[in-house]
Amino acid sequence: MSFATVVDVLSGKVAVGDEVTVRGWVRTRRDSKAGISFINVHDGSCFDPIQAVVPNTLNNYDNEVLKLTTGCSVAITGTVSESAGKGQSFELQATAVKVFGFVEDPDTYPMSPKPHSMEYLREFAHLRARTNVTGAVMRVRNCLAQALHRFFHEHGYLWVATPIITASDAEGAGELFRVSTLDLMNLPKTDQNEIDFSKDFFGKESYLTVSGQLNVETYACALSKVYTFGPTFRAENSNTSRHLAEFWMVEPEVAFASLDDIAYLAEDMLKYAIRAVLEERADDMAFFQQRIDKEVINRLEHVANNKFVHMDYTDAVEILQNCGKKFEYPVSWGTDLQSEHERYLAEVHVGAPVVLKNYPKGIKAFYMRQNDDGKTVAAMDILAPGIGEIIGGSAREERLDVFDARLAEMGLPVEEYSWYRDLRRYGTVPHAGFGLGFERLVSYVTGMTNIRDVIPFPRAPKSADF
RNA sequence: UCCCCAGUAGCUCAGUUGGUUAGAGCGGUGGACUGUUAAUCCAUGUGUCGUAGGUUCGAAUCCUACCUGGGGAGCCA
Repeated sequence: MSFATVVDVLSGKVAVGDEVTVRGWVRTRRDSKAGISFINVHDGSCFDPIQAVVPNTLNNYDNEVLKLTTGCSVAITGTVSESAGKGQSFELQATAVKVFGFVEDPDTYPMSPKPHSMEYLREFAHLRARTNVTGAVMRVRNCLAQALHRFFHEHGYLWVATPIITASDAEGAGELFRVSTLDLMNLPKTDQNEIDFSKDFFGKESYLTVSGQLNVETYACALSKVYTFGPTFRAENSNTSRHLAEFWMVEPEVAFASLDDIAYLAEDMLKYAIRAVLEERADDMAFFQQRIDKEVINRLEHVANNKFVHMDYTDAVEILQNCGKKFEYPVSWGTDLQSEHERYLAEVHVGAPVVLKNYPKGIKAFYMRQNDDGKTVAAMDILAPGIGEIIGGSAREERLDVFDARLAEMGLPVEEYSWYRDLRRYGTVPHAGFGLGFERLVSYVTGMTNIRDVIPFPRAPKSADF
């Protein structure tokens, strides 16, 4: 007797007639007066549960098998057979059922086999993993993460672990979470009656990172092709379906690369990851297509098989101004595009992800490379229909004189950027990179509309349970 | 943080000219039937009506504040 996963049996990896033991959790039980019970067991290895056919001749049939309810954990031993019923290719003719744990009171078990709202499931983040929707999301999420690592590995990129804790508040990408071991009830003070951070753990103020970019640039300017893939923290009071306080970000950074180089890199990367999901997680995607978003597979296939549309910010402004649609906010060159504008471009004008490039420098970050026109910077956003900005990137300003002038122009303290400036002082090279919001990608690929449902334990304002 | 909406049984929801004992479906439980598939049929229990105040003879229903959730906006990935 050997152990097998549900996917091993359903995919035909185990020969008909072989005896195996499958372990997992009961999804449903149906009893037949023909003297058998049907028990569907899932173990996370694939979307479908396996059906075990349990005869009433088992010695624990009456006192245990008939008491199995949704959520009970079991090991079922049986011979693999081709199914006599519809709905599955193979099933298990049970010869033994071992119960690891019953659900102590089925009436209070929050996960019934009937549909629940996503809001309700979120209140049970520890148990929603057993639902088919969360299981499917997590398998697709894993598939995407593995595919992204594989993509970079195959293209000669090194995965660099940038720090989670940073003492630099100069990253300029939003509100920071403070990291401190000081006693909040008894803060050490300086002579000026200010908090004495020299007494803190790191001897200075420190925070959770809002981006690994600045750090990973140092490794790009040495190892040429690198990327980060890790958690990122933003203390913004953002209450939307596409923001998290703790999320994962993929940030490739490429020496000697131009803006167009990384725009095509982003396109290749997204197509690679999407194809991986379509090939490897067809079972889960069929579920999303059926229950979550009727268009999701068509949309992904379209993205995987068509070139991304590239568009200059300046041209986008012109398109929006001449499209005849009335927007709540007017479009004018030099201001950031509103959500309604981005949505129009991605959803109506293009109908697919669109790469917007070369934004006015006034609305972009200090490190972005100035274009020769003196008005724009080499920045790009990739906007996905339904999600909005999924990727933001840029060529980095590698010319020290231009960089310093930009810092001065924005009133930023040059001393805060000493190590970053060193990259420009010692053997500077043109380089570029972007950040992909990983959960936004998972949302887009699965069709799940709320980002809190594509991460195991979402952290958001007023929400850090589990 | 701003605007709009919602909060009633374990779940999904119905329930306003303010008026007795607040309803349905599903789930659970008991039974019938069945190689069943989110099975079907019969029976059955369930409520601080989000919280705290207020108006009123009387509030799930009207008013105020707060909490939580949803949609949208801003910030961004």
